[in-house]
Amino acid sequence: MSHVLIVDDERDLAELIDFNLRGAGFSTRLAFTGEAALAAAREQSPDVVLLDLMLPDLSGIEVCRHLRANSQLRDVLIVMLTAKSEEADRIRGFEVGADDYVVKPFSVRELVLRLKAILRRSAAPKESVPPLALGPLRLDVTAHRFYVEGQETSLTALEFRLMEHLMARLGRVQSREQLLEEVWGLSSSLETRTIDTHVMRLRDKLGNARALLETVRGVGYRIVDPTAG
Amino acid sequence: MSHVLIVDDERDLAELIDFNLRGAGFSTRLAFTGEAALAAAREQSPDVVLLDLMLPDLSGIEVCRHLRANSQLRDVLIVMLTAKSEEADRIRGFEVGADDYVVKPFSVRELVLRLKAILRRSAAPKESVPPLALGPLRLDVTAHRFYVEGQETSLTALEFRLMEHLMARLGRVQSREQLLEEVWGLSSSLETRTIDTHVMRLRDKLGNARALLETVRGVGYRIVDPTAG
DNA sequence: CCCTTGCGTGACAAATGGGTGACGGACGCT
DNA sequence: AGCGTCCGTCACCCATTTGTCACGCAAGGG
Repeated sequence: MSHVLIVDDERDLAELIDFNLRGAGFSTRLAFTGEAALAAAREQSPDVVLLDLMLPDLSGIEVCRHLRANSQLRDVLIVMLTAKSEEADRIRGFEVGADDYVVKPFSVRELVLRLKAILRRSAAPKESVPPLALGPLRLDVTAHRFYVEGQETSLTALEFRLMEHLMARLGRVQSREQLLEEVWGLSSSLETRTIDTHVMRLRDKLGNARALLETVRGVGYRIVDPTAG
Repeated sequence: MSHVLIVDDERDLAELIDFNLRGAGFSTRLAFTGEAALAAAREQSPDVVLLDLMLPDLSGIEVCRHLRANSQLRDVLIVMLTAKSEEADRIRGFEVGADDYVVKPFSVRELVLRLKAILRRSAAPKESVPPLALGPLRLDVTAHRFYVEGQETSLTALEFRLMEHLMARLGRVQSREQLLEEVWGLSSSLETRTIDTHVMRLRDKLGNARALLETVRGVGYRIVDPTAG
């Protein structure tokens, strides 16, 4: 998913956040000082910086300013964390360009939701996605429906993701490793055979169109283009 | 877009809001006192008044009362800004007819979202948007009424918002996170199961039409289009 | 033609997600 | 103050989903 740089000098809190964000599927990195934060940000430009206002060396506001001044990092999303609802700090936080603001104490759940919300908003405003159509197959991401030869076919959430991934990469072989990483999220190390099982289940549901989901022995799987020779 | 009159005696905050609302496409005007606010309102009747409760001369509540008493301005939307502690003020704010309130400290994003939401809500009746009708369901946003098979069914405020959100997105799956963010407002962090409970309550009230509110396991909820194949 | 390796498949247990009833706190009304 | 309503949370239970395994077939190389 997205990469989050957590900047807070209270290690306990930082690690708590870290643990929870990882659990929510983010990749993370910690920094306990402003300098370390800037270094880390330069090194692997994160998608979001979670920035505590009170830091031992630079203040969060200064860190913010530095980030905004760096052309590489200008567009990073910044979420400020502050201990109290200190009006003045908050205002300065927005002035230097924080994208959102979370007041401590906050629930981790809320923090995660805010992060996801802010990321979603900054991403493409994809209200609805045109369905992927392909020969007898049609996959409607928005409605989360799947049709084979015009007949709706129910897929589980995982099957749907797998099918979407394959259809979006029409004709290209996807290795097991790729699929594990991109469909499953790689978080849990799975037996590779798991994929085979799910491909089989998907084929069952494809019925007559099962031939479209090809095995490439020793490599992976792909959806073939029915219109191509 | 819409014209907003910002009334707050803390100039820094007022200007911060001003800056951000302009960024969000609103036209704005500032007033730092209650008198100035009333004058500005009379002069160029705004669509929304963002009204701080604590003002040097008149209180926000008095300003509100004056606005409501003026036949020209009676229908202006009023959003109160209150500090968290002033619970009692909040209540009085609604009593005199504020349309929404935002508790300080608020994130500017939240404020903008609230403004847009309230404008959308109020824009609907003027354009005489027909009620959302859908098979046996009819939801009249203007009158805030809901009918199942022609029979009026009372929904709580929250249920109404949830139903409206789902019906307005006919056929599209809405994830729990989306619902939390857009129906609940994500200002408060909620257990995810809260949504399930409310969906269940909604279904109860749908009676025979309960099947129209579908669960998409592992994904979210959607209203099905009864006219679609 | 045989052997090796990769894959398909059916079975199964564990994990997950969601429906539901109950509870209690907060709020608003009288 | 007393009462009813609304809403968030919880615990329990069930159905479905999902990961894993074992078995056997099929493909491909020698």
